[in-house]
Amino acid sequence: MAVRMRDVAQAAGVSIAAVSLALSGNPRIPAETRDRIRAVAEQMGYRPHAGARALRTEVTGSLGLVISDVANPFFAELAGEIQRAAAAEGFSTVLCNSDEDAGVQDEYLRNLLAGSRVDGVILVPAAAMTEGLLAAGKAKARLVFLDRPVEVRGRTAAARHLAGSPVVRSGASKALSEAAELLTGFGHRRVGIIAPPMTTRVGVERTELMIQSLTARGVATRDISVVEGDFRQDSGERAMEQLLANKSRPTAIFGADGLMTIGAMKGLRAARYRVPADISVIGFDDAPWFDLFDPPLTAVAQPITAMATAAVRAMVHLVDDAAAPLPAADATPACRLVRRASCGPAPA
Amino acid sequence: MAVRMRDVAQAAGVSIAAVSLALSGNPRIPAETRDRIRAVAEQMGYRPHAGARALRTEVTGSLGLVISDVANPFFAELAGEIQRAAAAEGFSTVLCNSDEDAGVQDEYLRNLLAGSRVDGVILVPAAAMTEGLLAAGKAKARLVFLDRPVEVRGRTAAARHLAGSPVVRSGASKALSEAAELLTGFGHRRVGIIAPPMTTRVGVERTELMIQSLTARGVATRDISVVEGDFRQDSGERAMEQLLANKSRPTAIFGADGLMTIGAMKGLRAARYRVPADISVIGFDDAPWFDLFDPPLTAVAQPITAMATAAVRAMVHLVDDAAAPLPAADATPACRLVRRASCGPAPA
DNA sequence: CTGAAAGCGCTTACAG
DNA sequence: CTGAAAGCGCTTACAG
Repeated sequence: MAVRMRDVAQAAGVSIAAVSLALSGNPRIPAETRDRIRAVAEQMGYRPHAGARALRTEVTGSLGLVISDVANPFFAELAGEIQRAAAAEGFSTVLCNSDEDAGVQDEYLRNLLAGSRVDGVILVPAAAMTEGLLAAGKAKARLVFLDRPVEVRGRTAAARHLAGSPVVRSGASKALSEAAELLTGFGHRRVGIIAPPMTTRVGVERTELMIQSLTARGVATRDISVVEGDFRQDSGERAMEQLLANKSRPTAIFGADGLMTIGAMKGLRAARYRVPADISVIGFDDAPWFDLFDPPLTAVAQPITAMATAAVRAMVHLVDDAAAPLPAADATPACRLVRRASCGPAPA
Repeated sequence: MAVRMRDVAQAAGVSIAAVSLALSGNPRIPAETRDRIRAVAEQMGYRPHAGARALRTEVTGSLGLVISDVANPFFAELAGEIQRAAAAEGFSTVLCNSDEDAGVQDEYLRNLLAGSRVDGVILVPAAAMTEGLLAAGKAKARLVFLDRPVEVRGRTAAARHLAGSPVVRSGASKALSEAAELLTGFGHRRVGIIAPPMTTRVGVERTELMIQSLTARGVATRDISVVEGDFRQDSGERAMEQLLANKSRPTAIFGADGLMTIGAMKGLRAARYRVPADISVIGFDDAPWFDLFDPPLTAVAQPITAMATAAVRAMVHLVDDAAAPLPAADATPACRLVRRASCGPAPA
């Protein structure tokens, strides 16, 4: 059906081995012959059979991308940039949605890695640690953790491998300081935080960073209410209802994730609160259409392109230097605060 | 490194062939032995080497998904649903962003198909016809066209193969009639259409359907202005500027694509028009956050889950019945109009 | 009924 | 310097 190496060899009047060597640029083949063979291959639309090559070389030229949900705009943009960066490096991208389910994640990991479908996996972990991750660590699989680190315990070989795997995520501390500054500058003293699951490090870290930034500016710890969501829009709306039902209602909200912040805005609208007159809102994860919200939403933007590039680069590095010791390839490009109209003076 | 069939065979005390047969459920292996072998395989975390299997069976268990840009919310949702549906059928999904570039699309097609990386490609074509598509047609590649049909000319075998490939897209005619009814009911008589590229059939069809729906309700053809965009947000904003500069400015806008409608809203805001007091807007492609826009955006929602399911089902059908004649597996689930607040009475 | 053997399309060590 | 041959991990037709 498709053109195979033997077809090219026949058409060029050389052996199969000569075609292989010519295409890989082996100096054994004289430049003139090499160029002639390459021209024939190109003209015939030849592409090496990916499976055959993988079988022989143990390299697939594919990478797995396991994210929670590509319909989440943050991950959609990230996935797009990763696919582009991977293609630029000659890698195909196998996409998987874990739906924040550790079991689903582990099933994908096993299918991708144990099945030799990919050379490595860029993973947004659905939980701090899972059996599948330990298995991948034991098999010394190439892993790059994206957006969220994992929690490695113990000193087994598997644990050490996971601990040595690169982590790429955004650095939020400066942007969150600015956010806290913005809120306290407007006189807010009671703040609600809609937090990602505390089983994820982003959940813990974003929450703690925001609490620190606020208390450093004189907000009392007891005036900070934290409600945990599950990254989904609905959970943001429910968290908002809960915060509004507090005896001492917050005057400002930090939504520590994109979709949950959208849910929170819906909750505010449903309860007929005005933003920012009654309550100020700062979200996490920016989108081009936040400009069009009522009011335009102030949000912390993650450096998506930089994250994608760093993750792909880290993976390519792992693939190229399979034998070399793992490098400390962590990358943490900084977030920035995008100021719009959803923050204003605290009500009297 | 990873567990191979021979390891399972050794652990279970049987031949490699027995393992293969047991895992595929061949009745030659007694049920008891089969279950024992399967248990050993499961326990060892065995997954067949995808490349080796592909080499032997000519089936990869992967499908390619070539879309224009996964960061576009419509395609992001579609990609997510396709990945999920594919996984449920046992297929991996290889994601590619063509960026609406026919050359990039063709390169991906060739890489995926000629390289035997996938069993078939679900494709949102970047152009009405391309060399790569013809090559894929000539090779009798399994193709499912998504969102946009292609224009097949001639009666060559390649052309016939492409013409016989399933097309899955949404049916907009009823929803666009409702949209036209909504606008004319509000007294609008001058309508601007921000259209996708006329090189794509969606561009031509959505535009023509809307024009027909409007003229059928008494709007004069000369009062309908069409400005062509390129699916990108910026082009929507520029199109909006152009429409506002018209001598006879439209009082209602139909944005025939998601991102372009967002651009149009930005253009209106920049020019300080009020929606819907000065101009009404209907968009295409719905998103959960349109509720939060100022004003909440009325839009035509595509049946994304139904489209994804139909596309994957069509592909699975092509894979299963490789030898059978191509079925007429086209699917056209209907769009629906989601009414919000961006449409109102035409200004006097 | 079972096991050994061939062969899918590549790459590369090896013999000539 | 060149070509034939081995072998990656599977599946399945075939011999015993």
